[in-house]
Amino acid sequence: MYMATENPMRIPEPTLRRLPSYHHLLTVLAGDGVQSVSCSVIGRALNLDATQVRKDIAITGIEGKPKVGYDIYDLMGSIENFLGWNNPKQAFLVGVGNLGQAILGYQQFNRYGMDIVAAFDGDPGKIGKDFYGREVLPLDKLANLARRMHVLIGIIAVPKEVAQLVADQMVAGGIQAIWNFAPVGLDVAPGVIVQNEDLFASLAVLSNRLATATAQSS
Amino acid sequence: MYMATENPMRIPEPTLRRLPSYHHLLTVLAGDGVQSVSCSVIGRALNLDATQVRKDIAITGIEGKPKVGYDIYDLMGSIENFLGWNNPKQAFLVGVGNLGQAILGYQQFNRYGMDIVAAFDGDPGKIGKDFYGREVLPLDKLANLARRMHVLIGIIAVPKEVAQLVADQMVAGGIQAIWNFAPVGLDVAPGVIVQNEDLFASLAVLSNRLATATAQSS
DNA sequence: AGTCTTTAGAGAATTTTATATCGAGAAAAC
DNA sequence: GTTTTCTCGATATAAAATTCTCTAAAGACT
Repeated sequence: MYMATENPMRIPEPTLRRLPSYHHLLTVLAGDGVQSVSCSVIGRALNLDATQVRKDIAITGIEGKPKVGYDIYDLMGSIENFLGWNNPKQAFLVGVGNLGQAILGYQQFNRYGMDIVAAFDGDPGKIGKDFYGREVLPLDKLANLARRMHVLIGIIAVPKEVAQLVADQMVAGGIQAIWNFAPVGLDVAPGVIVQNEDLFASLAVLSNRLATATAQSS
Repeated sequence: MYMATENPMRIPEPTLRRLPSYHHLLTVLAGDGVQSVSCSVIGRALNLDATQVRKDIAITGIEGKPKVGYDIYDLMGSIENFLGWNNPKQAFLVGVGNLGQAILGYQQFNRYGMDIVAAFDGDPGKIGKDFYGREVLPLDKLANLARRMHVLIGIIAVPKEVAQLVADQMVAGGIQAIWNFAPVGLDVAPGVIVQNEDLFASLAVLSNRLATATAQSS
């Protein structure tokens, strides 16, 4: 088996997206007192092919036992370890409007690999206020702070009009990955990773699935 | 050419996710006074292969002219038409916390195929209040109203503890597609479409991209 | 007019991702 | 103790998505 931690092999994105859902299912099962779990069980619960589940799990480097499956805690640990949930990366969030607050309060992201260590906003009225334990700082302090604290992840939750401005600040501060919730494309220096959380894209998929489903039933 | 509107052909999901970004780019270009646009230009702007852009666009049914490309307004219209942005589907939103409010105010979804016609919440303190022009209704009216109004889309923006409950109400009301922002899997009747907006999955992808990028540069 | 460059469009080739098959091992049933 | 059943893990096949290649058409340039 190929140990995931010691090589730079490319992980299929679909696999990366599925792993958290496995983990989530496992926490539920573990809460029910389940001790071990098989790929077939996971597949059935999540409507996935068992072979696919097995391949995804194999990537995390764990070995299972025939007839039994995987020890549920070992498997959870393996996924956590593989996804880097053990040592969260620091992140800055910009924009504490509704969306920003939702992200801050969404769940303990720090248990899922990311620690939002500071929040920023351009609105003077919000500076100094406290949201979910983070004091809001003025945007113009972002670049300096990011550089001093070696923060690598920036989350953009501002209106699209100012998103590029915020992105520029982030890049100036040495941030290497931007999680962009604003519905605009960002122009950043080469090497900086931008991941767009595009609701319109999701909506397009949903609409299409609904349309084809209703078309078939009529 | 295969006219998209008159057949139930399966559209690749990646294509569906890319089309909105093309449209967005086109609005920007149109604002700059651009008259026609080629796949190469789009590809360069969005970091995509030109051939891929061309194939995506071809699915919407438009024809371009060699050397020129596509008329920018025709192309926008073609995408809008293909994605059904011309006749939005009605939707109910449940949960007007931070996330729900963010969705309500996110942008005019009704220009992108979905019209959020009502908002619901289980919290009596929120009932009757107005958010972005929608009065909040009590959750127990959802099923009846959905059935009466033939609403087919439900948006879940509640804490994960109550998400299943809300989903049940939606299914009871005849809703056929659920856009789930709660970080839980939902158990619904067969035939009901569930689209999970899984932030942890996105985060896993982002983390991995960052990790492999930093690993390579070190 | 003739040449050159750019581009759409169609199809082939490649890559990626998903599914199916098979053998071996481990527990449970008999 | 033997058989049955279930599951992992590896390999093979299939499907999906992306990229490449080629041709013809449209404009630009000489």
